[in-house]
Amino acid sequence: MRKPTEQSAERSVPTSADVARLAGVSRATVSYVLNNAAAVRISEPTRRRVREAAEELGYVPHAAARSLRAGHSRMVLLPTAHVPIGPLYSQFFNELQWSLRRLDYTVVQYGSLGLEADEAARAWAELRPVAVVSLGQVQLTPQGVEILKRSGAKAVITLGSQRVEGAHALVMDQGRVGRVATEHLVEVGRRRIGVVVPEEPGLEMFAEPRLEGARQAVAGTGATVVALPLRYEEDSANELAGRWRALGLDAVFAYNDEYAMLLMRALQDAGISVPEETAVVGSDDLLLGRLLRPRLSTVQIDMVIGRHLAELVDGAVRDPESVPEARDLLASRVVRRESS
Amino acid sequence: MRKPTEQSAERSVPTSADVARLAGVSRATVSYVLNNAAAVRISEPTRRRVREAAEELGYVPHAAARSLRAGHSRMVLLPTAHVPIGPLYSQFFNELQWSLRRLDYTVVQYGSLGLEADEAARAWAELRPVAVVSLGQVQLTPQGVEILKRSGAKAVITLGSQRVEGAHALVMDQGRVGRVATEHLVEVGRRRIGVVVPEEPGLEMFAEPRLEGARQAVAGTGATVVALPLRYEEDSANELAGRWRALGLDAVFAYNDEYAMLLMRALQDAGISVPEETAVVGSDDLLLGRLLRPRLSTVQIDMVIGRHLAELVDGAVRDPESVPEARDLLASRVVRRESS
DNA sequence: TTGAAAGCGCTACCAG
DNA sequence: CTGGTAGCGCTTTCAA
Repeated sequence: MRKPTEQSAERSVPTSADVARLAGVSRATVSYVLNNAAAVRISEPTRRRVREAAEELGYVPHAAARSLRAGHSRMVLLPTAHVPIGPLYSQFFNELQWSLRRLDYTVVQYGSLGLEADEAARAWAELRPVAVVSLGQVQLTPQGVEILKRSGAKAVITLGSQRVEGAHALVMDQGRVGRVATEHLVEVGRRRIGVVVPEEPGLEMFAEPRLEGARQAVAGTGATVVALPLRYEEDSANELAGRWRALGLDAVFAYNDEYAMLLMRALQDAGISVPEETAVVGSDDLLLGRLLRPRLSTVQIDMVIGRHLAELVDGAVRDPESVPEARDLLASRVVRRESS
Repeated sequence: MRKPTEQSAERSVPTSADVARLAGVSRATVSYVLNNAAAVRISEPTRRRVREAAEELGYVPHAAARSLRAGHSRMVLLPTAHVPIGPLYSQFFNELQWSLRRLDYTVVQYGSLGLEADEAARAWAELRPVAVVSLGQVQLTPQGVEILKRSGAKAVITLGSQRVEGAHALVMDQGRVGRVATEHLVEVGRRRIGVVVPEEPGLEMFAEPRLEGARQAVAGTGATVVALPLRYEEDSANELAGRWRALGLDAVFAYNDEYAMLLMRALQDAGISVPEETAVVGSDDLLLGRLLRPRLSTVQIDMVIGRHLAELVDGAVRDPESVPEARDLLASRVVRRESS
């Protein structure tokens, strides 16, 4: 029906005034029609003319102008740095975004790699988001939270394991992952337990609490924990496997399934039998771990449901006081297979 | 130095007028100082007063107001739907974002899962991005491109393998991945070649061109290609392995390393020897693939450098005509290990 | 060297 | 039922 307008030429972008002019009405009327304003009754013919004019011009409202006028936006900002790997996060992320959009928020991820904490907070604040949900990839400081709140953010929610003053903390207790894994190893009779600490940047926020959780798990049991720095490379794993017997370990919680697979292979190549000589436990319950021989024991993590979090965000936006301060969002349990 | 202002209370967000008032100057002066306006000389004492006032109030400029006034933004919008899987994308993404920020763009990922093509384009257009870089997760239509351009986007760049009218296409030739894998299999003497097509949503845009590339590779060689739908689940793989001999295949390009690992295990469990009876090739050159026995052959993909793409985006923004229309951004080559 | 004021696109109040 | 208009926060021209 639309005739191909040959004038893709650099025409300026249409505004509601253009629509009004074309439809022969005022800008106010255009606004009413396009926003389905309930408080005002516009005749059907007028509505049609307005809609047609908007369509004709390819009119799209200007979000900045709108939220400037409104005095608030419905943008939820998710800072990201290192794109988190693994299906766990992917699914969580998708769910969260989808659910927030259903609640009529605009979800925007802000790539913040390489920004310092407060610098980042300021950059986010410029966009005047109504809420910021930090997955813990970019460290937030109390000052950063203050900046965001001062700039109008109703809710600043951190999902990391570290609590930040002023922010709503929805604690994902990573420590728990390390704890249950280690408890399991102690239960099956292991005493000298290694805990892999990845050397890759961006993982400290998970790795440190997991190590700490492992330490808690052995407290009073007589078992001991040894931190094992490891890069996600064959060389690094082989090097570690090479001095394994010197370390005198009989079990290892390998951070996650991927590191576990890497390390397990290196151990086997070094002639160390799994699980007889050394038990191995990963986490995340990846499909690939089930394919190994021996099958990899793992910690299954129930990530918080995205929808649930979306509702929490919405609640916090509507009434910042309404959100419970801390809340554990990670249920973790060991799935014992053959490697432990 | 700053005394802890106890009044975190719901004070309205500070504007440049507040800063001006506190500093005892006009709003204009504030703007000059904070933007380091070169055209105007402001006395050093005044500058200090302004800066201190801004600091004191925790003033952060309002991006919407600014770009409304300026008539343009420096926002680059990256639509995302399914978070891309694998380290390949992660690294690319991070590089791109980092490089664009260095060029003074604000990079924003817009979660678009579940939005229809034109609906999505309209949503993006509301933000008036200066450029849109689509990684092909959300299908763009010519109309969508038109909407974006009309709303002021200087550059609409697609990285998918499908070309979209009106957009700058930076083709990532996924077909090539399938082609080199299949050529390799033909070279080593295989004739009946299966090509895994994942059934998971969001992967069609990679899977289809790869299958097509495989078809091209066998043309005229006497070898044949069979599409093999597969879900990323053990059951699905076992089911496929169960009818493997009936299919009469002597090789398979398994989409990527993860699917390859899954399928290879299922084949081995079904008593089909790799590579003797069936050769297996994946892609992405994951570390985990090297840990298998037999070691997994794979297609190594050199993803375009993020920095390179960032410069292309910048070029397109400055002069939309300057960008070469199509350009191949995927160099792929087979890494032969033991599974083929 | 600084200030006054216009205006970006939009919505909501108030008149007609 | 529709139109005029003020004003959101910011930058920039023009005057002082």
